[in-house]
Amino acid sequence: MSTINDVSKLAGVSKSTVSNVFNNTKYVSEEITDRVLKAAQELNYYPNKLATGLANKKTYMIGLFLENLGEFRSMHHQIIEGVAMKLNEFNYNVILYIDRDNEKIPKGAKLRIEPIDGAIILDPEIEDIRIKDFVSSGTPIVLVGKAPKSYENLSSLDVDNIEIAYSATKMLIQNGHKKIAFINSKPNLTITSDRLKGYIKALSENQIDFEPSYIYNCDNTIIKAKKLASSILEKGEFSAIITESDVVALGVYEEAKTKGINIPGDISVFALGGMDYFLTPEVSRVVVDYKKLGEAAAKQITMIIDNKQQSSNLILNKYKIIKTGSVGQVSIR
Amino acid sequence: MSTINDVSKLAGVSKSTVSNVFNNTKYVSEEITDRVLKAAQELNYYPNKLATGLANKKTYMIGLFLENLGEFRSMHHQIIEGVAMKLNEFNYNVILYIDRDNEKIPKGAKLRIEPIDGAIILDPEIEDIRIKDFVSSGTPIVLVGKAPKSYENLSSLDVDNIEIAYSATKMLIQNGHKKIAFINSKPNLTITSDRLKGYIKALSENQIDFEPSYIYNCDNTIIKAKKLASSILEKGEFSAIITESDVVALGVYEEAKTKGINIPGDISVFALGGMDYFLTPEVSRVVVDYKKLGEAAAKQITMIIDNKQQSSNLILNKYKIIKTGSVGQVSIR
DNA sequence: CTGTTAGCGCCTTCAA
DNA sequence: TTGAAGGCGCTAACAG
Repeated sequence: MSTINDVSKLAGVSKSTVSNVFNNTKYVSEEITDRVLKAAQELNYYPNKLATGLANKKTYMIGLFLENLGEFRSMHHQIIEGVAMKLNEFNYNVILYIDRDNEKIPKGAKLRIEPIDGAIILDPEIEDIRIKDFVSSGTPIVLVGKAPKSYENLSSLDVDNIEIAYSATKMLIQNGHKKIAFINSKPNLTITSDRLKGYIKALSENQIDFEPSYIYNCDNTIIKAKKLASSILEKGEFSAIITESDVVALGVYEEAKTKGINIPGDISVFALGGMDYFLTPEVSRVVVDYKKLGEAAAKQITMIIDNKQQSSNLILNKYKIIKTGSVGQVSIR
Repeated sequence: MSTINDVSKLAGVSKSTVSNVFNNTKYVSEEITDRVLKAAQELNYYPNKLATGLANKKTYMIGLFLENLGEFRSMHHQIIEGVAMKLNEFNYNVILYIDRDNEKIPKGAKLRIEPIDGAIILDPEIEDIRIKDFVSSGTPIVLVGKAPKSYENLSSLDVDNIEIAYSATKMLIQNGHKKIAFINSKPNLTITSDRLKGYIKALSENQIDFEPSYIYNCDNTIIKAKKLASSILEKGEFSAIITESDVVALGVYEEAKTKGINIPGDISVFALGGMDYFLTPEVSRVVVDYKKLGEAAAKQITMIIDNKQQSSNLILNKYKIIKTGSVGQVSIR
């Protein structure tokens, strides 16, 4: 590993000149520039980022913090991908911190973390230690996912779940459906109540009464989904079902098959998430571009760092409603 | 941000004493230790890793390099997860470098890379610039995936594709299958020839002649898969098909349905990869634990860094053959 | 057992 | 336009 000193000696100039050449920070005559560059090449020299960071108090490193991988794995992965690629583009490095099962940043905590220029935190929690630390140290933060009220002043980024549920419901209504069962996600999650809001909004906009008994909650396992689907299908009063995910939709499909109920002939199905392309008929669904969300987060944090932007709460609408053979038209009679 | 100096002043001791307290590097009396700790707490002090790294020439940062996400997305994601979690456990940080579409580490190249203690490189290529750079700078490397011959001296880690294909084929043979079509991956890939080796090994071990015309190659798209499946199924001479992935299996399923061919009644199907759980009947397949592979890579690189281990070429056998309803028994008559 | 000193590699005034 | 000196925050001899 050669240093700036080696280069300056070989080139017969001073350290600062070498520095200036590499950073374009002051004019250096062409001749000397050449000499420096040649020397650098010969020595395979490149600036040590650590030392630079120390001197500049800027590290070009961003921490990406996540935990509880597993439940929403695919979503997280897409976000990681988006963040990393975008940040690399901006010449920032991404340091990945994945906390195992709820341990959060453990005991050693801060001891482990590099001085980073900024942090992107996924699915922040109320009373999040990580956030507290960064706030107190003045590190810029961007929150991705439902941000707790207590952190409303911080920059955040999320998908518009109200809008998504609204669009899905509306699409069904436009196809003539009025009695729409909704297997929503687990209660008490922000996402769950947001989805419900969207569902209700679409109904009321179309003068359809909201019937609370049409709402179910499911934990995103096939077993629970099948159980719910069974009782919903037995009632026989619905023309469509919205499910919280493709996994739940699968449960509905299987129960329907068992009961000889035809999709979409007897009932239409829409999944609020997932990336399934295996069900037959292919299930209608919403596809959210989480990679884009990650990219937006990356951009956001760099803007804040560069003071080009104040903190803000963005709601992204990067999604697509995909209507396939699982949704039929209800004949009007 | 308070520094070691602030702490030493407040505690009324010298810098080195503070350093010693934080690193357990020399005995410090309990009284002074207490004073230092208290002062540190009051100032919310913690060591600046950058400075430490500069002084120690050890950064506790590992670079994880990948590219061409997309084709094998899920596999990559699992590896990332395994690497990050394991490395975090060992108190190393992971810096993620994702190169967009084949650009590799671009122009700025090394300028962008922090001084890292080691590198984990996924799917290295022949003449890989990244590897060259790290070798020349003496940075420890672990290769994950099929390592080019030119880098045989480096540490590497891979899944045993020969073994996997062998096990799958053997399982089919044990179920009475003898005429087994094999839709392999793209030719000229190491993985493709390895899988073929495993297939052949299982056949010859069971005194079944290898018939080259049973072998097909597919590029892992549904369209191509369907085309191949169509001609394979029309021949009607096979009792089983091995596919390179679940996507290809899906193609086979769909063609079979179209043609009124029953799985597993008329033909059995086995997928050499994928994580599908949607096909009906569920497809028999091999599940590789790529997260474990990532964890192993993480462990490997730390061992090399700590000089606890020389470079080595590991073949992991973390996989499971899952036999489901898509494979039937061939009656002996 | 504790403090002093000299770097680690780089950047940045400030003079020349 | 170029160079010398000091400092970023920390560690590691070496004294005391």
